[in-house]
This record gives sequence, C-alpha cells and structure tokens, in this order.
Amino acid sequence: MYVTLPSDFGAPEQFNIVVGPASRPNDASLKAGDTLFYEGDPVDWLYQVKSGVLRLTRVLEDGRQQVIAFGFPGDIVGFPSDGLHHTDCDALVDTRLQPYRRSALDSGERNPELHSVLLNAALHEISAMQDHFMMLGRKSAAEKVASFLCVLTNRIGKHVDGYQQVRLPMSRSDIADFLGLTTETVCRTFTQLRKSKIIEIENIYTITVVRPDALLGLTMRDCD
Amino acid sequence: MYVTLPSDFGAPEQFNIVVGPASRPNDASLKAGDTLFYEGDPVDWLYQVKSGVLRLTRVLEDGRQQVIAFGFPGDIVGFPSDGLHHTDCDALVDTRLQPYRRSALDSGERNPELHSVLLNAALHEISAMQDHFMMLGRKSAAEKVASFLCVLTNRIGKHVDGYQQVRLPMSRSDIADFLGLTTETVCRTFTQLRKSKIIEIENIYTITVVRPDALLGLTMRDCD
DNA sequence: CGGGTTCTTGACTATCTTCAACGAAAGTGG
DNA sequence: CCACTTTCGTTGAAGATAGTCAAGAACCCG
Repeated sequence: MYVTLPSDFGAPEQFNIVVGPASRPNDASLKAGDTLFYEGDPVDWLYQVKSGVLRLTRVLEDGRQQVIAFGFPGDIVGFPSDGLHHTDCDALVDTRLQPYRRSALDSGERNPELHSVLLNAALHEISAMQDHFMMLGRKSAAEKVASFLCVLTNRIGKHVDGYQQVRLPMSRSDIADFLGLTTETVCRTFTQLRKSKIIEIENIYTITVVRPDALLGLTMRDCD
Repeated sequence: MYVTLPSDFGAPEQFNIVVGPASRPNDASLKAGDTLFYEGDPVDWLYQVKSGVLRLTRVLEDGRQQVIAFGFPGDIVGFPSDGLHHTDCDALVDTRLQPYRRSALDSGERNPELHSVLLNAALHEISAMQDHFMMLGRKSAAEKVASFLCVLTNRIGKHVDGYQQVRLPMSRSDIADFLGLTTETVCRTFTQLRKSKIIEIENIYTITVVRPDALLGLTMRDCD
C-alpha cells in the first residue's frame, strides 16, 4: 500500500484474491513479527496477502529506515529485481498469504492468466509508487498524515456508529518511516487532528474519523 | 533514472539497446521540448531512450510538481497501469527513441525475448524507485544533491583533464522537483559544493567533480 | 506488580522554504 | 544587430516547518 492521490479515493480498489494452481512454500501464514524474506534473498515466490498486514522496509547503513510499503489484503508483494528481494518483509499481525511461483511471473507459458495478473500487479505498483513520490517529495507533514489516514480508512476502515473507524496495525514510528517524518511529528499531527475534532483517538491503535470531509481537505493544499 | 544508493555505484549499469522487431510509431525522435505523451493517454508503445534525455512529471491540482524520473540512454519508459500513462513525458534535449509495441509487454507469445526484457525493465524500475523513496524520505538537501550528482556522473559523466565532467540537461527547478526541494535550496547547495572545492561550476549546465570521494562522502550521513 | 517499550508533550534548534531583489542568459521584434 | 522582455539562476534575510533532545505518561508483557 502506498499513499495515493485523493482522486483515487472515489473508487475503492478491488481486492480480488486470485485463486490459481500454486503449490505452497513451507508455510503460507505468518505470526505477528515473523519475517517473510530479507533484502538480498533470492525470490522463489510472490505472495498475495489474504489477511493481515505486511511491512516492507529498507535500512541505510547509518540506521535510517524507510518503510517502503505496507501489504494489505489483496496486495501482492515480493517482486524480484535481478532475481532478488530488495526489501525486508515482516508481518505486523498474524497474516495469511497466497504464494505464487516466481516462474509464473517470468513467463506465461504455464498459466497465462496468472502471468497477466502478476504483471499487472507489478505495473500497478509502479504507478502507485509514483503517487507516493509526490507525497514524499511535495507534501507537508499534515498533508502526509491526513492522506495516510484517508487511504487507510478507505482500505481497512469499518463503519462504527456511522463513523469510519480504523485499527492501525503499525507503530507510530512505522508511520513516520513510511511518510518520511519523525515519530514525534506524527504524534503531534495526530494530536492536532484530535484537537481539531477531525479524528478521535479511541486508543493508540484505534482512530475514528469524525469529519472525513475535513480530513480529505487536509490532504491537499488549497488550489488558489 | 532515479537516485540510487551508493552501493550501486561500483558497477555502472548496462545500457544494452535491445534491437528487436518493432515497427515504429509516427516518429521515433523528439526535439527538445517536445512531448512524448501525457498523463491519461492510452499506452500503445513503450520507448527505450537511444540518445537524449526524457523527463517524466506529475502535477498536483495546486501546481506543485514532482519530476518522477529522468530517462537517460538505455532507460525504458512508458509502462502502463490500467492501460494508461500516469505521467507526462517530454524531451529535455533532442532525443531518439526505440519504440516497442505495448503488446510485447502484455504477452510473450510473439516475442518471448523482448517480453522478458521489458518485464525485467519494469521490475528493475520498482527496485530503483524503492531506492529513490529512501532518498526523498530520509536524506537531507546536501545528501540529495550529492547523490544526484554522483548518479549523474556515473551515467553520463565524461572524463576531461582527468576529472569527471557532467553536462546537466535539466534546469535547477527540474532538479529541485526531482529531489523534493526548492530551486533556491538546490542553488545554494551547488554553491556550497563549489565553495568547498568539491565541484566546479564551469557554466550553469556544466559541472566538474573535483573531489569525487568527498562528493560520495556527502551522499550519506556518517555511520557513527 | 515491575520493567521496558512506545507514545506524547514541551522547549529549543536546524534546516529548508518563502519572499524579494538582482544579474545573467536567452528569446523577440524592430 | 541591438534594445527590450522574459525567463532562469543566484544570493540574502526572515520565517516556518519539522527535527532533536529530554522528560513524563501510557501501555504491554512476563
């Protein structure tokens, strides 16, 4: 999952779980905290998230970390470059996966339909990452956090008492590392949103969006 | 082209020009300033840059712009998502292109080898963009500019009097929009590098790297 | 219950942006 | 070819945004 532009919000994405002929690796489910693969590992499988949440990360030598993406149900992760993984991947909560052989991506000989699905997922990934560029490079902290919450409510929000409610599966520092901010800035922005009565923080991991319109308004700067 | 991590600098990329059976669209060359495609256009062709430089951009409603990538010789641009282009693309200088039918990416039936090349280019794109995330989200202005110059000298630098020299085909504001900075900050950082005698600014568009080691050192924070 | 982690808040600081001015370069039209 | 205009690059000063450092609060887990 990346933070995309508001224009995409209207039509919530399709999360078709592709069921196909795919024998599974050792185990297709992870406990919270388990690692699926590390940067540098050879890619034998791609995975579609069936339930749970994955976290894809990269680290710089000096310790600075970037969360590249979160993997929510429907997302496909593990695309190889030169046959290798280029991120670490672990599970934030218990997660079930549908594995696909990497060979299905390499060539459509055996299963053209699956090949096409995986290829399109990769291409989608590119365009979603382009959205995320815009966000990382050009948006303020408030815009980033608001955009993040908007995307999250769209993808995993539940209706509770007429309001959208989201359970955040990741820590504040994961959010910070995803948005290119510090944990402190993420915290402060959450607090501001709470004080502006745009969201309510039920508890650390549960956010209720009280004024979705106002939140959406914060995702972009006023266009004169 | 994205700004990648220093670890990739050792091995300069391969710029194999793939020659394959591909009838060409109207014209496979562009004058400086010409537009190749716009965001929202249907994708009929992918293009490999044979010579010249392309610029891929996105704009926000309020006018903020992000340069997504530069297309240097060897790069393949135009990957579709849902069959559409998701960036604008224009030429910074006169540019020659090798067009490939989009159908070659969609399926390998006709030409498995070309299919594989295009697919791998797309996958490479994903991992290069992940590097760029790290840069946009976690690096300081000085680190960004230094990284940018390092990548550029590696890709299009010429040896002149024993020094690497680069001709920048893009404006200061293009660089700023690529790195998530303002033109002023880019200017000031260039000036600092000049005053530190790490680079020389022959003229606005021509930079000589006097101390490549120092430049490389600036691309990352000291790891304690 | 206790110890450790994560979250939150405050005070201060650094970095980068904004605004403004000026100079250089490039394009235009007489 | 030269004056004019426009754009782009550079620099300075001031201000804002987000980062850093530090401390306390809340939460989690054994």
